[in-house]
Amino acid sequence: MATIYEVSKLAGVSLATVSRVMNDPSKVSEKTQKKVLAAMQQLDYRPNTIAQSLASNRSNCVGVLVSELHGPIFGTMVSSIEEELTRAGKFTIFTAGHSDAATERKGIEFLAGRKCDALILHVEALHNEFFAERQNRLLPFVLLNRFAPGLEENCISLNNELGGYQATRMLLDIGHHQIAYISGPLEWSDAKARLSGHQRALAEARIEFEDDLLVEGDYHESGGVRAMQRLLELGRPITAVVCANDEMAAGAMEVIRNSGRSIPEDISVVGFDNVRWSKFLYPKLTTVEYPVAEMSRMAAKWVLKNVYREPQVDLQYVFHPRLICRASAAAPAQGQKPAPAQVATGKKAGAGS
Amino acid sequence: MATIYEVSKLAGVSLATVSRVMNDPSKVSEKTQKKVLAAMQQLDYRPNTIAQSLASNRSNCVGVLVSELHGPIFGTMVSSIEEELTRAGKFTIFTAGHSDAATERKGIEFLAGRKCDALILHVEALHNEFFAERQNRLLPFVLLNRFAPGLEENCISLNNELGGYQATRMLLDIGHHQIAYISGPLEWSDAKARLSGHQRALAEARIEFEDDLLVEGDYHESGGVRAMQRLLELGRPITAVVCANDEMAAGAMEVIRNSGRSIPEDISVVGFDNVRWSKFLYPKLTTVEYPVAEMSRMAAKWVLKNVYREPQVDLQYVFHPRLICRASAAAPAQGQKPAPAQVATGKKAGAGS
DNA sequence: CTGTTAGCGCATTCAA
DNA sequence: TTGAATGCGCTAACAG
Repeated sequence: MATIYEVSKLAGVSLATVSRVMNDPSKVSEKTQKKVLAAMQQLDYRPNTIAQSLASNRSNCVGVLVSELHGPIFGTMVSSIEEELTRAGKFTIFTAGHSDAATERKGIEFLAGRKCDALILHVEALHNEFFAERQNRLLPFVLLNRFAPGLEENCISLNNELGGYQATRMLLDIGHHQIAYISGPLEWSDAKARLSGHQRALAEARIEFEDDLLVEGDYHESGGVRAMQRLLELGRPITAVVCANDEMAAGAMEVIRNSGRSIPEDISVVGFDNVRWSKFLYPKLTTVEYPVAEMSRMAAKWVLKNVYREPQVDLQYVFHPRLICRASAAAPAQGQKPAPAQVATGKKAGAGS
Repeated sequence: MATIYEVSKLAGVSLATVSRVMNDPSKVSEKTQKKVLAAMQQLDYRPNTIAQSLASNRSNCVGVLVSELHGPIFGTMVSSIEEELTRAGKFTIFTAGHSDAATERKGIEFLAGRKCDALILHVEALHNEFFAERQNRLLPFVLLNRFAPGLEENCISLNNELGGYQATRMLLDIGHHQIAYISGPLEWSDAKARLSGHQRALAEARIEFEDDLLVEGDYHESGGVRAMQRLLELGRPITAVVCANDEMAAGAMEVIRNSGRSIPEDISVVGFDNVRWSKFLYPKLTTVEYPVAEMSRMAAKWVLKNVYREPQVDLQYVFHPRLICRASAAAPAQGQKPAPAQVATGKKAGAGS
């Protein structure tokens, strides 16, 4: 590989001049610029980004830590971020945290070691305090999908509580009274928030929340299966179930179908996330949209604005979920309102926002 | 951030010694080693990987280019590779090629510029010649999901032809005669191979391949929808359709259902890839497994063996697909064999391998 | 506008 | 076993 030195020799200029045509061409006369460019071409010169980083102490590179590198949610995160950053001419380095505190720490260190200019972090295990302590010591960072009091300006988050509310509120509106809930792991704040949205909707409708009708799941399909089985074994006249994510909803739907019941005639199902394949389910899943792509792009923009000083970006810190009405939820058989879910809720469900 | 220089001062040794305890501790006496380690701890020292790369001309880092960073196939690639490499203590840098030749080239240059030790490439637009020409000029590379004559040792590929054969062969075995085929973009070799497997199975059964029953799709759900619509408009007594990937199968299934037909009673559907959500479809999709995870891990192992010289790794270059029988395919209504697809084909379909 | 010079943080000779 | 010296390829003052 040709180096900047060889280029300078061939072009008959100094090494600094070559560097200038790459970083600030305005400081070089057109003529020498052409000579240098020609020499670069001829030698098929590519700058060594490693050396650039070392010398400039910037890497034009932002580090991204996500829990996993695959799956509909994380996949969307990763590719949305990359897209936005690439468009701005920045590079991206990804690493996985696997929802484990030690791994997450190591990931952050890895990224810091690679001299990233900024960090976009989707962590699940590390606590808010970890970041509060490091707010000034660590390189610039945004927390994606987290709301940390005191760090509001570093957080891009979703109003999960509202999402939970929207789902249950819609079911109540179309006449359901016996609504079960399959939650995510309740030690996680998003799972907690979605559940309390559900509870708020119930309270508002003066329906008592019953512990029996809540099963804690794990955000996985298998967890949805187990949870739904437990729910059916209860023998209660459940007419609807809201699942804290689509993955578990897929599991729940299968159990419901296998039990001889039909969806939504016997039991309505509502999911959360609106992952890509949720509309491939049968019936198509009614769910609450988690706008991962926009939020991820916003995290990238945060970096563009705060680190690379791009002026014309408007930041939004908190995002709102949105109910997507499809076919898996409808009025209960004995319900008063004959209107299908799609119509009945289109207007009302948004009221909470 | 503390540097190696500060550590050496605090430990009262030379800079070279500190470097040694990191890279080859056996060359340093236990005593000084302890001193250095203590100093590192005290200063919370982390080596600057950028500087390490520049000085050593290795980065312990492998570059990965995939078409997209999201989706069930690429997501699996990305995370399997990262997992395998991380386990071996190597780092991974990802970038996306977006099935575009120019972008793919830029991606490769980016990775090369970051001084990766090796490249794992899933390219779709760049031709075999590109790599043949660069075999010795480029840093070590493996092509994932491609078979390039002359570069066999650099390719990890799937026998796509066999997969296409398996799907159609199974349908023939259970009594189908009118089998439609929705292919991928036929300029791509994997799409071509899957199709010719289908054709081979037909030929073997002495059934003439009819152009009418072939529709070229685009590997997307929407393409599956369009293709299936065209197929139904033909008005032919089709009893089965094989789709060149699960994505299109999802689209096809929806069209079939909307037309008032049922699956598999009226039309059997077979997919290809066995993506995670294919079993969430209703009925669960019978499909051909593309073992992405294993193949991706194998690509990582290729690098471990050929670049990092890990001895005990056995390489496999060509992988075989496998038919996964679920519920979307069964004997046709007027078929002779009453046995369900699961049973009838469990033994026979594998014959081709 | 251009060239000279001095590092960036580390690995790696070569001597000692 | 250790230390001193050199350079990886480039950027960034500082002069000119």
